[in-house]
Amino acid sequence: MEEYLSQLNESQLQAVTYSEGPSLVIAGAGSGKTRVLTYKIAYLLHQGFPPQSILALTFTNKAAREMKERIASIVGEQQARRLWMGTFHSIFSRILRSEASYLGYPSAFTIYDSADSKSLLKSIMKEMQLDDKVYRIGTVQSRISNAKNSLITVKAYEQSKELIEADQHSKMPLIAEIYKRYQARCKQAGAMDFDDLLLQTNILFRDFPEVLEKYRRFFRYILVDEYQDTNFAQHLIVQRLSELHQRICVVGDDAQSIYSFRGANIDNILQFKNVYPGCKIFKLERNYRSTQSIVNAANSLIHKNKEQIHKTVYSENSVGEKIRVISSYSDYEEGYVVAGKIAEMRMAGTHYTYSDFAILYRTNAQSRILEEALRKRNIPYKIYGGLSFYQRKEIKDIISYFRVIVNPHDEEALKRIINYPTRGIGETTVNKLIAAASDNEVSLWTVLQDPAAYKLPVNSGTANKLNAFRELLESFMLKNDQLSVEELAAVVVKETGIVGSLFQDRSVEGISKQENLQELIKGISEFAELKLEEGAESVKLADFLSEVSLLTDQDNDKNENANKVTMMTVHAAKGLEFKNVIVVGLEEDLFPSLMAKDSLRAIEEERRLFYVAITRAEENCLLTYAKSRFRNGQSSICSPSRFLKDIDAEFLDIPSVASAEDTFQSKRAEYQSAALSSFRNQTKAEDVFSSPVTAAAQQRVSHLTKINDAASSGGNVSALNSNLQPGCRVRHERFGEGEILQIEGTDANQKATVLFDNFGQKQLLLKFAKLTLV
DNA sequence: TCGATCACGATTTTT
DNA sequence: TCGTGATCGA
Repeated sequence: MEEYLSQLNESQLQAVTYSEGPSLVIAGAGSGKTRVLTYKIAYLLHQGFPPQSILALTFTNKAAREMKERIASIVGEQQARRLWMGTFHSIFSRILRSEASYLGYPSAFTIYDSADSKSLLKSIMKEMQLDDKVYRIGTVQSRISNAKNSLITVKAYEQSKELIEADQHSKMPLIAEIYKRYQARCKQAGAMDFDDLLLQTNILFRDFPEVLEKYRRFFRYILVDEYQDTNFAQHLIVQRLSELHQRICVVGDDAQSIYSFRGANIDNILQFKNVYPGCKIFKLERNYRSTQSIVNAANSLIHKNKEQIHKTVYSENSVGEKIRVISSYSDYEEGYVVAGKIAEMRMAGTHYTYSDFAILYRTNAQSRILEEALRKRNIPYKIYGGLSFYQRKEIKDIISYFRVIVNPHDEEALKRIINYPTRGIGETTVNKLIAAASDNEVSLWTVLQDPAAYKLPVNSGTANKLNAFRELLESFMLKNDQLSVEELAAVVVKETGIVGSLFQDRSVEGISKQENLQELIKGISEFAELKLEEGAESVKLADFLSEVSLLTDQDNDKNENANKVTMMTVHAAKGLEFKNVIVVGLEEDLFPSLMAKDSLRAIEEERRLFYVAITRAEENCLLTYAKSRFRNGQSSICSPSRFLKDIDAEFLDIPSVASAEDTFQSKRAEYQSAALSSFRNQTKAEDVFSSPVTAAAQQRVSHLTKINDAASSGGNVSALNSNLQPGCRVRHERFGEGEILQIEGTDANQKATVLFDNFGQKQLLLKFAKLTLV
């Protein structure tokens, strides 16, 4: 143990070895937070705490798994396995399952993901005949979610003047009613949504002191990672569990709080010392990850925020390169520049491999164009995020069968499969089923079991179809007891006819669906194998489902260490590090997001998000922005992000146009072919920039003017172009700047040969090409 | 009830 | 641009 402790610096050591009372560890970016947490757990084990008495809560499955592995390497697999370590959601769903009877839920309750709850909300709103343009589904969902995260139950919501008034003010007075029905339907379906996992845990601990008492005694030490991202529900669970013994250690960095949209409350960490009087505060301020330039640049940025715990993050690594800022004319060009930079940096005699690079963006939508650019340059990449494997249609459909087998009252799953594959049970029948079920306050499945008793108004043909469907499901349920999970899965896909219908489809998508299906079955048997290895006596379908619903894409990553460039949102990058980080799309209304515009708090969160992005970098950080970008199907003009001005200029490096030209000179041929294909997609809008980009110009918001669509003012175009001559420098919306080499032809057929800085030589018909003189 | 076609609308981040 | 939702005809 001593040997391990000697690897820690002074403040890390203090944080690790203090276990007498509550403690708060403020861990700056890259300060060895995970190391402190893992060593602290190892230390506690060494002190004699049995592993099962330690509760360690993380934010993502990935973080939990990695920490577990690191602890295992210190104290051994046997001990590490018995720790209670996982995400809030997974740990408390586990507890809820074993205590479900207290709350009137089945222990095999379903977990509704946000798509499920959205769909349920939609159907409730339809039944209430609410206009979905007034009651925007996303707004309704987040309203209810926020209420739950603040532990406001349906009753409390109805009684809250404030909330009711706010709803009336926003023309949605019936949110309380939606919430009420939603909750009732979830209960009826034996389902909890993500927020319920925390809310119901709180209800459990509030209403059943003996249960709380049991877990209080059970968990003798509690650790929480990423505490700045906890919401009120999470905070209160932790507080309740630690109230008596006060052995709690939370780790976090207020500068990295980026989840307030999900109810995370930065006050939890800011107020920690008031909630736990006598708590010790440790600050980890030495950054081991990044160069001084990066740390200093990030510091200068984050200091622009008002709300924060004071700390001085510093680095004793080398000074390193300044942060480079690169501008492009369009999002297309941004893609090529990024791809080019990666290729260049990899070739530059350095030791970099593709996996040393990460491209980070604000929104998933930005990934497409970057993906295309990397592909054209044959740069291998992997994209995180987007829709996960388990959210794909074909996978969700099959999982829905499993869900119904385990919990037939699961309304959302039942609705998905009742007519998949099509068996002649259409929307009308389903609506009748729903109506009958809610009139009698039972689940759809209950109605299905005895349609006559609930006066389901269907003709005999439909009744037969429903009956056949019910019998099919019942046969599966019977087999669930006899067969292993993977055997059952095979039976389901075969007997429902899913296999048959999927394998007829020879289209590209059809084949990919088949592959996904096989992947799923393989995943199930691997899961079963793993559980048996871990000593489980038998593996039930319910076991698989309970894990799957909390799994995300990043969790089933197979080729983790493949040599590929990583692409992900900034949110997804939290907690990770890369030698080289490229943050793209640094434009107003994108980063910071348009949504954040009118609130200081929101802007500060965006700034923290940017801080997170920069501090992922170990050696080099590159920031790019485009001056025009495709949004909503048309190109729009963008100005550079205000955040660029928030970084002290001394840490920034803005290359001149000329050096950019050198960079790409040798690669022109490739750019040419790339440019050719993007030429096909050329847009109509023409952007004109007032002045060449200089460092100074980049420091302020550039003044951009827009000229009318050239197609609708064709006459003007030739007039505009008549003074174009060889030798002129021109600018093109997509290809950026270049020099005219040659002009040939007359009038409508006039052609210009232009050598673009970043896209090589191109011939353009002046009739279409909207060129402007620089 | 189902499939195809068309129009429209919306776009932040995720356990 | 893309995907979803509504509408229509069979």
